[in-house]
Amino acid sequence: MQLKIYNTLTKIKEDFVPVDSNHVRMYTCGPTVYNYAHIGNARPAVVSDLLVRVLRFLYPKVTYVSNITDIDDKIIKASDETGVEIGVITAKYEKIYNEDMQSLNVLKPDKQPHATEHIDDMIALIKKNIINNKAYESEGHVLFDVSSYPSYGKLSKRDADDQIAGSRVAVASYKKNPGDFILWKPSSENQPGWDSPWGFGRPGWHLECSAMSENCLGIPFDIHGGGMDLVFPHHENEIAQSCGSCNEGHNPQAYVKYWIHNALLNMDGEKMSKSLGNILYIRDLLKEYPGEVLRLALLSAHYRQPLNLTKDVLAQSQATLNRFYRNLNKNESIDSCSDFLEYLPNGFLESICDDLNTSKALASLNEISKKLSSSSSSEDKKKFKTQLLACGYILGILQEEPRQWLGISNGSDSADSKTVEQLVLNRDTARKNKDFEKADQIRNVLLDMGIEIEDSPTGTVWRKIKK
RNA sequence: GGCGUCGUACCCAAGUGGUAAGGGAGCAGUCUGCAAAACUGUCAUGCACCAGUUCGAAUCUGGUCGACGCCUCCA
Repeated sequence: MQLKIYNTLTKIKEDFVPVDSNHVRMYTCGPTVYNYAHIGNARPAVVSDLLVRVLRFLYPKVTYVSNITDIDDKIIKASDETGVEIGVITAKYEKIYNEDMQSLNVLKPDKQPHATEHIDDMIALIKKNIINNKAYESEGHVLFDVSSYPSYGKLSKRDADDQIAGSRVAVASYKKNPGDFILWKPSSENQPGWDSPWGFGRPGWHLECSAMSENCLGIPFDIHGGGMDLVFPHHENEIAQSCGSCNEGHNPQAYVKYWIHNALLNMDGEKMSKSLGNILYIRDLLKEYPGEVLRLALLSAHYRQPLNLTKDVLAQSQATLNRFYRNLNKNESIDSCSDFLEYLPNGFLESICDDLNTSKALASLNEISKKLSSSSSSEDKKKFKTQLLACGYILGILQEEPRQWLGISNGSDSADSKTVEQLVLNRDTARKNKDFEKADQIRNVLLDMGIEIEDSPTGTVWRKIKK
């Protein structure tokens, strides 16, 4: 199956043709670790994770790299404000980020490099840019000279000159051109820094991704991902400095072949941002919803469409997953095939290979789920259950034990369970005696305890529900 | 000022030239003591509006209106 992805660089949906079809290489910008991860941070991670799962299905070897940025002015600021050491802050929030991603079923990247471990690579990258006349030193800073790179602006479709008129930034005195950006800047005594040919200082904020992606993957590599807001200036600058380091003036694909960018998350139609104070942290959402619900909500719209994250959307995702899990639970006794990925149905694959059309893929899941519940032969049931689990795996959902997801008792012998079991038995007795008033009364008691019951031909099952 | 995205039913959301996927909610029904679940049926002669191109337009072109993003830290 041919994977197609929309390439921000060319502005069209393209057939994905890897540089080396025996080894696909991908990089996605990871977090700057100075605060809790919010749900917006999760979108690129989830989308990249989905793409990686698809690539792993299609190609023999995939290396996926996503970084941790642990040196940055935002972190310095957070440290100044709280008095907490930088290393303590970054270690804390990196751990939290990874835990949160795990709860969203995001598989860990093959490599998760830290910016502070690649300062040497960054210095080497700057040196190459200076040698190639792409960068210059000025007042202790090293800047990239955008006028030296003819393809500057190709990714974001921007012309530097056109932007100056409306620019809201004062041009620093040490810049030759207003669009020049910092590769290295001086640090004061009490700021973090490293010795370099240009004095004690620290890297500019685009450099780490160029250095780490090249170090971990080599260039050119196949896919670079991130949020739409990174297209300019972050990714534009990455291309400039990486191409500058190998003295490639015209072809941005000397660095990366395909650029993919996810649209941003909205809250009530407005972007999620600190200044608007409408940030939803993953930590907080996880108190109310399983991570899988958050993941499905993020995948319910196409990744290049803005997504308005509302209670409604989350409730719908919850309902969808409940329905699938109930269906799986009903067919618990049916074994699925262990090599389940071999059973991915074509319709699903086509949708997902069409620039990750998750909405359409979800329609396939519904179809399969329907077939599973309506088929009568165990052979068919096995086939459709396997398909459902296989599609679920690619999407990163449906891998939990259905009974556990639904909160159905396993006959565990906790005191609580015993009470419930006894009440259920009492109700069944009442029902047999046609004492429906008593039966309903017991049901209400159970409901107050947060227990929902379902009568079925094979007996009554109960499960814990959220109050 | 420059660049760009979007507007599809009550809600979410695919579809980008061949006559509107899917899900949720609602309604009707089957089943059930009831409930829940499941299943079946129903739910946009129309895709912001206007004009044009075409045998044919949600889809292409031009315009209008509306919402939003980037150019400044951001995923």
